[in-house]
Amino acid sequence: MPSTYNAADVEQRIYQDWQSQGYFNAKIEKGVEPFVIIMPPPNVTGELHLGHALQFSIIDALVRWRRMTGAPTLWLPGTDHAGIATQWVVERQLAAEGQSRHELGRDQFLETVWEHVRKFGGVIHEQSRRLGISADWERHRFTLDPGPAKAVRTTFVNLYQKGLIYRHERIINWCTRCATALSDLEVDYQDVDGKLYHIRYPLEDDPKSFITVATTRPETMLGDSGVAVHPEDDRYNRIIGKNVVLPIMDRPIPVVGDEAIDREFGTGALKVTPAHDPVDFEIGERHGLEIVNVIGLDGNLTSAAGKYEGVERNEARRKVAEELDRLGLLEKVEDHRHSVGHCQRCSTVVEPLVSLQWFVNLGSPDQPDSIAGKAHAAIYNGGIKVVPERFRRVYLNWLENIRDWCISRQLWWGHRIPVWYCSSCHHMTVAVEDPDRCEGCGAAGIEQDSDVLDTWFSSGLWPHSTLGWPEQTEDLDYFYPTAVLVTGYDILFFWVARMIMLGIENTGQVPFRTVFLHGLVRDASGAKMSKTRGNTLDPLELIEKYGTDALRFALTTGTAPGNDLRFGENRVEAARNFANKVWNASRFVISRLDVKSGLDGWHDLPAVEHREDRWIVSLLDRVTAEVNESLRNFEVGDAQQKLYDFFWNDYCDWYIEMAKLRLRSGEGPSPLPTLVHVLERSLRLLHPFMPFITEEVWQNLRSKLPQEGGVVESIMVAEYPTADQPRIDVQAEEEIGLVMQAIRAVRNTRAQLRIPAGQRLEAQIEANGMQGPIEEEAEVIRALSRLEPLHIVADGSSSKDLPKGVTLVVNPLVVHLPLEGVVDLSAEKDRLRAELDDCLKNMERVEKLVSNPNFREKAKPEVVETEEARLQDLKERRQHLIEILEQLAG
RNA sequence: GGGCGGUUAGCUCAGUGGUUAGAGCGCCUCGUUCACACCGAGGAGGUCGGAGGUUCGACCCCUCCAUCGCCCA
Repeated sequence: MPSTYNAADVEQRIYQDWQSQGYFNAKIEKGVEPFVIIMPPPNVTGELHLGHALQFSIIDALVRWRRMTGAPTLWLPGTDHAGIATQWVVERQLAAEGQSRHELGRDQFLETVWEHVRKFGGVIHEQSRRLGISADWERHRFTLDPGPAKAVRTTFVNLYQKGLIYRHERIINWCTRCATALSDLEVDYQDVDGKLYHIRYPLEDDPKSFITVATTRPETMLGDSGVAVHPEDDRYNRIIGKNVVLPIMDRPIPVVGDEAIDREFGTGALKVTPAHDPVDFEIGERHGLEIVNVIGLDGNLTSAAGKYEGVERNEARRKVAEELDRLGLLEKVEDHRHSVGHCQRCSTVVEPLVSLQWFVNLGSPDQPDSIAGKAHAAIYNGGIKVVPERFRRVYLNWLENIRDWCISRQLWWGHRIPVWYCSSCHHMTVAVEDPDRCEGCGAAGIEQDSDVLDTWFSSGLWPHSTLGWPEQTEDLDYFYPTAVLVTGYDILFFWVARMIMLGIENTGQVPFRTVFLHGLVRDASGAKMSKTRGNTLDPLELIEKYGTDALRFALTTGTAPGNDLRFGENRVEAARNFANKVWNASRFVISRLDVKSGLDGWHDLPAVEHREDRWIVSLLDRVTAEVNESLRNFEVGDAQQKLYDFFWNDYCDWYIEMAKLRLRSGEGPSPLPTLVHVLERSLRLLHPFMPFITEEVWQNLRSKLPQEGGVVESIMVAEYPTADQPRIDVQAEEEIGLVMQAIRAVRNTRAQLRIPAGQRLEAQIEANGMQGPIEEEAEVIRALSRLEPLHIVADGSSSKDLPKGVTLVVNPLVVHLPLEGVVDLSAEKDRLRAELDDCLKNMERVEKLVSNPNFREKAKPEVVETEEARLQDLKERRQHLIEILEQLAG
């Protein structure tokens, strides 16, 4: 084994081996509860970024862990056709060639997209494999595969037949650049600096008087069909019911009273443009106002805008304001910062406009039988658990304000809406299979709706459509509902909520038992990573440089669930160093195994005798129990942190160092079985987080060991360690803890006094009741703190005549280092007095606590016990310090 | 405007009622004896955003305030 772990040498080979052994493929074991995770499908034209890497690392850790516990485990991977994103990529390419999709025509364009997808569609999962993820590639699904496509149509038809899908003219968010409707969620609101225009509308029966309205969008006034004021607003309520004359258009429009009007905002009078503002649309509906579409789908004004027909909407704003000014009707213009909707995809300002779209009636949470009602109840009643819990309320709150879902998109790439319009009888044929004639009149002249469905409509079916629904497949029967959904909190509404709604709708069951929401990966300064910002890190480059295990460990260690992660390369470096530590500790242990004898019992360690062995096994079982507990709670980062600490600080820094002495001397029971036992278990514990290095080392290690504990050919399918009956040895922990403290104290003194590492010091330890353990561990103390000769005495009675020097209190031990001449004795006295002061201060505090009757009565007994023990320790300590000071004085 | 989250060591973050609050990175000192310099040993560094309150006991629970961020309107 080389002295440095080289990830590139092993990863690809091991991954291929796993895959060819079929370890990733889930097998149905009737009667055994499976563990199932459906992969959030990345975009088909996407490339792997750190967000995927984080998510896949978390999922793979959970999946590998459960697989090792013996559960039939399925991680089903998939890919999303990603309507707008994919279409846009191809359109941009066409644009570069001077073409547009309209020139190509629908069929030709779709063929171009498919070509693109065939060429680049597999890239992201080639990249995903580099992460070492154990997904069941044979079950991979694409949203446009025949199965999922059929699920989409079936769902649409069912909902339509139930009357829950309808087509209606409504105000929606329109992106003029993408030329499609957007759902409420696809709009980003950003504050922008704008103007507030105050415009005078003359009264019809008194043209010299007017009412002044305030608006940020003067161009929409061309489509006004009313003015609204608050019914209790004394300034205006006398003119409610009268008409004003709309300037420029010279059209009379009514003044209405509506309680939704904010009297404080602007002038308190609102011009109402039902066609181009969602609030106005609702006001218009309440008062029966006309809908005048003045802005078209292309962003230019329509013929309804009179002489402004054909003018671009921003241009129109300037021109209308100018004209109003000329007419003396523009009272004033003030600066105004306000929130404006932008297309999430392309940042174009969204145009609210009225158009004919398809919607799903979700109902409301108050209606227990509605889609929203059931989705609400699933979380509210705990049928689905949310981790971390705070997102539960976010979800419920969102559902409580839900509106019907606009599902039609004016795109070509996606699931085309399965509705056919008849040119003769105008009947709509809604069917799963393409019809060839009208269902109503039988005419052949039918044409399919040109729109496609919102991508989230198909991904909302993902947990069941990937398993075969609407067919009652074996997979669906066995693996559904799935166990956990792991995804980013940013798509809680987009995706998670939709899966819950449609999952329950289609199957009558929740799609998953638990939702685990992780945070977002940010750059080192906390900014969102994005290509346009240029602050991204490429996971593949990081893998090349540091190895997959290091990247995975870096992404998921020491972060709490649901929290964002600031990520810099130094994190990966630290993780790489840990991998190297694992490598080298293993290298050391393996290098001692050449004899291959004396290893019997390494797997279960039926009889651990030596104190050091009992100590490390005790800590191993503690960490094993904690790691299992953390994983059960989805605290992946926490589990890793604990393993890191145990392996590096306990096993490497102390146990291996202690074991070296016995290995060298050959005295006492051999530490080899324990050394091997702890290493082998640690590898298994670490495997879900660092799959490659643990496999590589484990194979190497197992080949040098007698066969014990069953024969498995990969760590992937070995049993995950548990500690149901932990071999806790409190006494060994205390005794070794004391030895470690003593060693640290001596090392500290040596460093302070600048005593060269090579120089041995004479020392005497007063055992004060710990004589047995100290004598048995004398070699360790001697070697690790470089003491020679080391005298061990029972108590302080023989210490009176020792040469003066440094005395360390490691209660109950007292360590004398006769360093007269090396150490400044008055400084030593100062040090001891300071220590005594500190001790007295502490004693005072603890004494007060322990003597407080309230404390004794109300605190848990074990806490009282701990405090009393502490007090006892402090008292002994004080006693030692006083004696030492007396001796120094004398 | 409503809701959620953060505020802990120089930096990035763990820590959901019980010692004198921890880690990684960074910093300082020392060290290449045969697992590892991607290392070892030692060290410095925090009145846990502020103010009240609950409690025998608060970084942790409650209230208010400040500040930063996110989501929704």
